[in-house]
Amino acid sequence: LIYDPHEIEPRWQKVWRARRVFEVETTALAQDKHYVLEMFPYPSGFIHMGHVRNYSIGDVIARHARMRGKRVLYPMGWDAFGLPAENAAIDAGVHPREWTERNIRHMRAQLQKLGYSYDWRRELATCHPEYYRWEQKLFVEMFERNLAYRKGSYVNYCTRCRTVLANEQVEGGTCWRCHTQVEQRELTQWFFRITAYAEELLRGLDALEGKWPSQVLAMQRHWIGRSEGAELDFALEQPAHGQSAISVFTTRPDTLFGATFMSIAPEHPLALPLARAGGNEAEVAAFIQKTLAAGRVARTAEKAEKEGVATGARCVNPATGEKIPIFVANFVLMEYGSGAVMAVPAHDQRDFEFARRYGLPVRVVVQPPGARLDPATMEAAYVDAGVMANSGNFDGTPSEEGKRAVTARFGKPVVSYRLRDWLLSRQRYWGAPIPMVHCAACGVVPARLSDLPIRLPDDAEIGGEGGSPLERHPTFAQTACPKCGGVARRETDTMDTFVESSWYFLRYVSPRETGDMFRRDDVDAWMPVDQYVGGIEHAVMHLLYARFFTRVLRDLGYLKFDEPFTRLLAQGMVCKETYACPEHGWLYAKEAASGKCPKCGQAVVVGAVEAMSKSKKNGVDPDDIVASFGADTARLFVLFAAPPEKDLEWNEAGVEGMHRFLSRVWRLVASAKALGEGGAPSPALRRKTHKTIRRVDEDMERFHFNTAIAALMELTNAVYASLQGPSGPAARSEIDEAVRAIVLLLSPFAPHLCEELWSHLGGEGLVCLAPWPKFDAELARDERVAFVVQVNGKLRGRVELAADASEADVRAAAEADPKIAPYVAGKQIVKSVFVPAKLLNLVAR
RNA sequence: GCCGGAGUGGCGAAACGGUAUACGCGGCGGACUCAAAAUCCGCUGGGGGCAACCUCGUGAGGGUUCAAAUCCCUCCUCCGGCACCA
Repeated sequence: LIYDPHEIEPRWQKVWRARRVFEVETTALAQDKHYVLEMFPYPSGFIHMGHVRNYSIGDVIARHARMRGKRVLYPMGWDAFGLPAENAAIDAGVHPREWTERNIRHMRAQLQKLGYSYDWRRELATCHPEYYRWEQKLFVEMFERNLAYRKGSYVNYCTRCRTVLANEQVEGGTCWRCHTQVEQRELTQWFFRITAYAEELLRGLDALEGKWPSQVLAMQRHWIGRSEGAELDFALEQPAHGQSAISVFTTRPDTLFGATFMSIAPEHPLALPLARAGGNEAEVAAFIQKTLAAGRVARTAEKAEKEGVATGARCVNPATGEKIPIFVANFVLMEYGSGAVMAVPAHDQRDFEFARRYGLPVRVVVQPPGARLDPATMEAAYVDAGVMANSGNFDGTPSEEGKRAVTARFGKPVVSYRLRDWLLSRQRYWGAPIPMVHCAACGVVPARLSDLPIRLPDDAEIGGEGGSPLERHPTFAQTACPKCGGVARRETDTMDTFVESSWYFLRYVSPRETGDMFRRDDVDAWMPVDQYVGGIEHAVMHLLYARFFTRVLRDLGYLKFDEPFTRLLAQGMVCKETYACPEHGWLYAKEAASGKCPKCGQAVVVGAVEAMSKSKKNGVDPDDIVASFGADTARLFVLFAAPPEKDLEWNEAGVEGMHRFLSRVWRLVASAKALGEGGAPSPALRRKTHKTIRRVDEDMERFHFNTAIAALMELTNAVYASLQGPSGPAARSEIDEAVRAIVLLLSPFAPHLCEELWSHLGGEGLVCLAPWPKFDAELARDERVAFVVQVNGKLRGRVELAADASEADVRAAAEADPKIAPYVAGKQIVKSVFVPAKLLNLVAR
């Protein structure tokens, strides 16, 4: 009988489902709970290998925890709002709801074929009003707490997606979805006040040290971007725009005496008024227009020239009393600090370049230790610490100390963050409506809670020009003001889809609750998530937003904890070699198989190993792998080929190897069953069995699934060897013990095969609920050990002795060993280092 | 430029300061077979030697240590993130 996954797998999937083995309920005592969660997928149409890897890792963790006696919450759902659905409507004329639901049906079937142990009763889709109504309620509560607000500002705009974007969704100046260059537009939009939590979100990262990947922590720290500095006011020579001073933020107050001019952002509200007062309005206006038109990307590109125009106005350096010119400069950003910087060319590279270009004075006010800088000959700004000079009373003060002293004398200490508020409104259809009403008399008013959900109408006209689909809808916006009852207009923007993913992990604990976002006792019992698994691409998007929402919900009284995800595992990408034709671009592996481009016959070029993607045509369809090898092989391969956090290179031969291994296990069980009673006792096999259990335990603890599988391969090889020893097979009981251990330990990785083999072995119940095996330390212990003997740190031989042999025993054996003896003969042993049951190092002189 | 990570056989990779290369892939050889596939067994870092064995070897160079792939310093290369953030 041959291993046939196609017969085995659907059969056991049916059994699991019928016996409801993966369904869990909330119980009062939660100490054995384990909440395992994977980042839920966007229902794009098909599962890809990245999903298979992500969910195979999660499933191993969930199944292992279950066998260890934990009550495991392991849910799955759909991040169902988003632009691709809307684009499908435009391209193919399907309604986004229909497109999304069709995709969910297909992808759910794909996941079920892979045998993941989800509690499917908890499945949710964020596009359902039963889901997003709670998000709308939360939005209203955040509005009432001033955590959601509307403001006009320059915002990121993607012309292709025809909507605004949050800063986190701009990657290298391009849209995170379509990678179109992002424009800056001045628009009034909705924001979440995530900056109110900047300090807490930053400090919270310390507690995640060692539990989250250091890379994610570093990325979030950098994204929040805390800088300590000073706020300093520079009085204006002539008041402008009702202001008598310009405020700047600096991290180098110690260089204040060297500020020889000021630079302000083109968007700065004082830019034009100052130019008017300074008599250079026309030139400044033209410069502002040109700079804004160029766009933020061009303006802030790496090699962009620093450019500016003098306003003609001046302000007073508070330290020197000098009147210094005010420039509008392209490199100054309105969003950071106060949009104005004191320019210290001697000690800031940007100011230095600007000063050299426009012939502005350079004054050295910090001298490096043991050197004297001359402004005339400097080729770059000196940005490091030193001793203050040309700074009046402060001369001779170390610059670090000077920071505090100058701040105290001329300004006040200020902490600035790079993090900006989360722009969450979107001018698109397929999202949750923002539950707000615009009333001519009352202003912006939240919808009544009793009116929620504000349903997304099905009959909007998607696509077309001008404004969002909801804005063009004939009736959606028509409403009465919840406050005064007068005629009012609904907000027609929808929410960023990252809003849905910021709390879905909370909804899983009570997915059918109709009275609130979730039940408090469910949340108290299950949250926080014990193990989160997902891609690193969400390091500063989803993972930061979810931490923010958790704190908001805590402050609104819903939750009692700060961090949603106790541990995070960020899995690497699934990659594969690419192929291309010099003329026709990327080719599928099948097209490239002949070595010639099917279109033009030119030789195929083999490219780098890159993440699987549609555009590079190097994807492998999980359906194909399941169809040819079965789900267990697919799962085992993605777990074995690399440790989870590293990128994995797809290798067809490696997949076959995994299938070969599973077949080997299959045949091993058949051979073991066919074995007669009796046989020669083999303590070595027992030892190997118990050692393997111990090794797999350690590997599971650290998520080293690749080495856990390797250990099981070794044990499998050892059982094969013990079946055909020179003195006949080992004792049946010992072989049985080893084989049962293999089936149990392998079951989280290859659950279908192991379920089948477990039943063949007459195992009790289902293997997925069987107790995880325990090793016997006594049986795992080696009786005799080959001690490594080193002389002066070099391996010179091995001596086999009892494992508990003393240092003196090993040394005596070593000195008597013909291979080792010559290295110590005639020398004095000045030191001897002994590691019990392992090694002896003799230092001979 | 700054931050994070990684450089180990032909390839994917292993080794919580202690036998470098486990396990898998590929390759070579053998058994089984009329033959092939499948399967099973063995070998497989470089150099030297008939051999036992010797010697070199974890990106480069230094250091700490009885002992370094592992810890420290300097540098090189690659990957990821951020990037005119004052």
